[in-house]
Amino acid sequence: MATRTDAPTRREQILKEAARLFAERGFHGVGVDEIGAAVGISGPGLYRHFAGKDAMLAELLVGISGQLLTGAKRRLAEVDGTPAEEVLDSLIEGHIDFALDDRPLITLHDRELDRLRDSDRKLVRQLQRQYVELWVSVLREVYPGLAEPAARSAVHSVFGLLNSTPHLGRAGSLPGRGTTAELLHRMARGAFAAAATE
Amino acid sequence: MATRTDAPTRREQILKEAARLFAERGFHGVGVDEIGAAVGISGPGLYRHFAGKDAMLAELLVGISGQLLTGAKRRLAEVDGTPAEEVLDSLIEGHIDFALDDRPLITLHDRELDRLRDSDRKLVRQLQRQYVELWVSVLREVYPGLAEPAARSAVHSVFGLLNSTPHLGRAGSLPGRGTTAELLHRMARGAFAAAATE
DNA sequence: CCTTCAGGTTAACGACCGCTAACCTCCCTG
DNA sequence: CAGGGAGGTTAGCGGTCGTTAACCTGAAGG
Repeated sequence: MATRTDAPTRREQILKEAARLFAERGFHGVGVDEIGAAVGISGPGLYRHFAGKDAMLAELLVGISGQLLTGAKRRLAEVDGTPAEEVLDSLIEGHIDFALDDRPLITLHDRELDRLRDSDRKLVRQLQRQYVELWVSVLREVYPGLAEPAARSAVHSVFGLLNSTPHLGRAGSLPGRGTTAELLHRMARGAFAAAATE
Repeated sequence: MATRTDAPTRREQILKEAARLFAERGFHGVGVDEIGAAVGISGPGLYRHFAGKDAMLAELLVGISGQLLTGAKRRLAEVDGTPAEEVLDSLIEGHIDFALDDRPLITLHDRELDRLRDSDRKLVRQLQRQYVELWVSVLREVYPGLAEPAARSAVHSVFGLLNSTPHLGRAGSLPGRGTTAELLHRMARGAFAAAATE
């Protein structure tokens, strides 16, 4: 799979802008006219690309959950055989990359889930659950003494920690992406270690 | 100040239900008729108690920020003179209590801020900033080596961790409030300690 | 050169929503 | 026992929003 140098398709433009707007003002707070204007076309023109506003949100959320899950699975396969600690580090690193690179998406991910149709919501929930369970099993390899309910809670809490990136000062005030990523990584590891300390 | 045993006023009922509904479906996703129905009156009856839907959200968000800040200040005064580590523990405990007892409010707190009028939003932001700075100064007493920008990032991230309670299984699946509180507390301390480890 | 079709446009419809107006009904109080 | 305000009610207005309908246009293809 080559890194894409193509110009983004119109669909992709729309999804990107819609994600940004949804994250900024909430799903119900954004009108289709605004989404259209953000990509240079006007309101109803969007319906040549999507069945409706709901469909855009659904595609975004399913995409996010799927991307997180398949990314994690890929990492798991890549580091197969290495110590569990390194696997956990790889998972953390992947999640941080996502949280830092796609802040609007990370925001949507745990905010607008309830606006989906039942079937889409079930799908997203299932993907999210698989992602969590994957973390839980790796975590319990690293800390065998950690009970499963506690491990699950710990994973959710660390997601909360890592997903806090949108709250870390807008753009310029951050101490640089690499520094922030390292800080988050250390804190996640520290939180997990503390969770495992009876 | 006696613990209140009075029946809640109508205003308080409304605010509580509005908070729950806003947290569930977002500010724009809830109609005034639903809020009214949730307290047994119908739609426009709310306007005897609030100037409008916006006013409810504003009162909720200002209330949350104020409550967090004054609670933290009170705790700081109570444990005055004790080691900084204990002060930090007290802050963490207070935040956890709030996050576990008022999950809808904690959700609103960092989700619907942008729906406020400019003046209200500025007020809430100011209260939030004071709260953060209070944590930052205590944290830097405990870990003098921690630079201020890193400390601020660490505080925001730990808020993300502690505010993850709404994502920890609905009601029955949790291992009990006390256990969860202890787990969160340990993880927060672990995350801070790791943040301070160069 | 004519056709077709992808990808736009504007107009407009129907539903919904926040809010106001007008009215009603207790209950407290002088 | 009058009366007045607190706290409801329903009807309805004005605006917004998602969506559809009808139409246009430029470029590709036989």
